[in-house]
Amino acid sequence: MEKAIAILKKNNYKVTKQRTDLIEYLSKFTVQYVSINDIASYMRSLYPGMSNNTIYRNLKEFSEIGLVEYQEKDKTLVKYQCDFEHRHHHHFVCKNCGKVTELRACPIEFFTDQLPGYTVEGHAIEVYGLCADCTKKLNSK
Amino acid sequence: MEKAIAILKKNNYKVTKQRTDLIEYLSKFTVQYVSINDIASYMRSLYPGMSNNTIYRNLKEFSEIGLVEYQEKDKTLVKYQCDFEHRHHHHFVCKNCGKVTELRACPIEFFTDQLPGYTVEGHAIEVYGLCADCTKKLNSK
DNA sequence: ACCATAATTAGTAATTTTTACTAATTAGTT
DNA sequence: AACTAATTAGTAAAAATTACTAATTATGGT
Repeated sequence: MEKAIAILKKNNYKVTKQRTDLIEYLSKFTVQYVSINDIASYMRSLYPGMSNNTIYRNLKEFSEIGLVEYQEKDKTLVKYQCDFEHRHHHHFVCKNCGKVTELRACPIEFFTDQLPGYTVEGHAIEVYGLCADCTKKLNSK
Repeated sequence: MEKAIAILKKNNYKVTKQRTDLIEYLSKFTVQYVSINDIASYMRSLYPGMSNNTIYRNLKEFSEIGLVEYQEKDKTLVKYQCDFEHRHHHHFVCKNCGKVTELRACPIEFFTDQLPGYTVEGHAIEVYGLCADCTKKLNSK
């Protein structure tokens, strides 16, 4: 939490009550995505008149400074960034329970080798299916 | 084109005028994405009262049978499937000119090795940046 | 501690994107 | 040619996102 605040400051964002509470709520979701809708509901339970503007803008800004990330396949879902050090990695998302498993390392060189002269600015990788628990459960039926 | 029609039939979809014209239009976009909006405009120039229903449903069905694919990062963009044989591959998308470059092969084993017991059902990979042409152009300025 | 000010937010609305539903039409089959 | 199930048009609503302005607030300097 203090770390997140520090990141806000480092990026010249003001530390408002709204942002603090938003971060606190988001920090529960390191292993699973929340919908922007749920976020809005929760935030409006604290700040009844909170505008979409505020919610969308903050999520967007948070994602830019690495506090938050959007799910690749469904941009209405968001999760807290597991590690602020920006160690680059990707995710496996379980379609059944929604659990997120971090994947180690990243095979981007696999692709950049095929792109001579190109400027590779970024990439999106997401693997999905059933986690080990759900695989076991669903197979034993 | 005949190939696409064959795929429609194989999947028990009826071959309607609307679908034929939609496929014909989409087939221009093998190397670049079109927005669903542009598709709708074009289709409505042929069928003035064509409903969203028809457009969205057909695109969704086409993507299910592999005629079409959505852009990972922006689901309002769509392109014609380059190869119907379903040879699995991924894309590089140029942010400047929109050109799509096919990437050979796929490093999914890189990840599945890290996921023992998991059921990996699919994955999304997209690399973006500037293509060689745009890199050259923008650097020479 | 106060002030100035630039950033942030609330409040309101509009726009964009997507989905829903039903009656009418149509492609494919017998 | 008739039957039937799929498809479409037409209409509407829901969901998601963006826009704009005035009011409020956090922060840095005095």
